[in-house]
Amino acid sequence: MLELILEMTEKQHDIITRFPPSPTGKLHIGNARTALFNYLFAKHNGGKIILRFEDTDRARSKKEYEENILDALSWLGLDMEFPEIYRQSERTEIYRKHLEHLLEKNAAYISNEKNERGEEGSVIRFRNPNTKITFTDLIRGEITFDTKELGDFVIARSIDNVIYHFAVVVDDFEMGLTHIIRGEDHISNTPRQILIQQAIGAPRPVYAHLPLILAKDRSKLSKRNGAVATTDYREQGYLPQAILNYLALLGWNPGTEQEIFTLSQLIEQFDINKIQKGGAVFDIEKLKWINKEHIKHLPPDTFLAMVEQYIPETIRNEVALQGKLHKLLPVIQEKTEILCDVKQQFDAGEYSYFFDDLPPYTIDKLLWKDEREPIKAAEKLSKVFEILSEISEKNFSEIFIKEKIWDFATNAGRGAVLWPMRYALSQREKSPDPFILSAILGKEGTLARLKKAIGALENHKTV
RNA sequence: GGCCCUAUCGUCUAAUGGUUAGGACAGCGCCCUCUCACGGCACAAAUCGGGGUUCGACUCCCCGUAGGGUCACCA
Repeated sequence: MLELILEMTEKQHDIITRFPPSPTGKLHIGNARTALFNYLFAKHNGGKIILRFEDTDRARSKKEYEENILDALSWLGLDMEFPEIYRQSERTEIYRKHLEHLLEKNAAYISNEKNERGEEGSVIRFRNPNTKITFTDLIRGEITFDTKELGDFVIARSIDNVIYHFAVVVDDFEMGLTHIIRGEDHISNTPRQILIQQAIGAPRPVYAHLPLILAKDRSKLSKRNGAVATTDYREQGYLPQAILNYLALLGWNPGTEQEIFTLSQLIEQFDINKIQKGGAVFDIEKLKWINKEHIKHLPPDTFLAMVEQYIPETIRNEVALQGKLHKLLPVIQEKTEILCDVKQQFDAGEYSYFFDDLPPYTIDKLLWKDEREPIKAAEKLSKVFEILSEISEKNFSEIFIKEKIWDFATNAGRGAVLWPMRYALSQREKSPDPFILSAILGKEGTLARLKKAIGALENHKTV
């Protein structure tokens, strides 16, 4: 018996939050953050979060946007309680019930008037008691409004067609919402919603109004000043966990110096009391850094799966090249900030030396800046060739090669040895170091290139 | 304009009456080094202004100022 009572009281205190997008556009990155904070708060407290499509504007709501929002949400890994997805367009009966009740109570009335196009019609207006409303915001403290200035606001176009404010209040009540976490832009909507709440006899949930995400010029983040659709970030090669990580840090921090978080760490450490009051500028540079950090921590296979689409088909599909690609992967992973970089790197031919045969050498480029004698460079490369020849295929690894070459290079002048070696292998002024290159190219490939470079140096006509 | 919210380095932020105002991103410089990247180490950089309260204010109060939000039969 006692247990039952305990369970019931506990049930009462179970936290329920919600994410209520209106399907009139793709999932805005700012809304993604609102979803995240609702999610984190609910999960941290063992509560649940409800997804509710606010599609009372029938003209502007589109199925495709609903799909985009769902798509973006599942990409982010924010699994709402999917069995509980609501659409306001499917809840007309419920709203009607409450509307009729208000009409009966004379808390609302039908008003005959012209609409904005000058047509005769009628709407349902709320009978405003003109009181002062004070509510406590979890983030901002007490906020007071005089509702007089609201007038008798419209709550429905007709008995079967309610307006946002009314639908929201009814839904939040019917769905048992305990906490309403939403953008700061809703602060001024709160008093009128509380008025409706009082009229239908609903308890008041706890409010928390999040600071807004701002563009670089501190204006509202919009299409003009950057990508706003969450799925745009996916297309640009951001990791969902990086987006989540960055979004969480925009307006919140755990009070420690940790900056890189997994979703479960965020859930664990989330504390709504540590949310900032002021708006936060969306800084793409920091997002990129966070993305890079998350990429670094990816297992190589996961990374490969993610960037596969950005790697030229010829390399991806040819079995002979796949082994090379696999060895090259860590090099790519280390320098990738966003996934699309990989495509750009391949397009720029940054790795072409690795998969294609090299064109004839330009002697000048093979020479180290302090060692301009082709014949001397040839001698050094010959020595390198000799050393590498003695390494078995099996031992042809970066570490082993470096160990074998290092002393010679140090004695003979590292630049004078390593630069020609590296250039001989890559034909690029910028590349990974020659030991990595050798390991990737394999013994045969490495020796062939060295030999070719030595030949070029020995037979040079012009320097 | 009315109402409401906000205000620490360029940006995200820490410090909830007592700190040389801390960290991160970006920037700059140096080191590592054959180049690039990685990494390491320095430097530069802030409490919007004015009044209070207090022995003492980034911190509390008031007034300015600035920015933002909102004022629909959109959500």
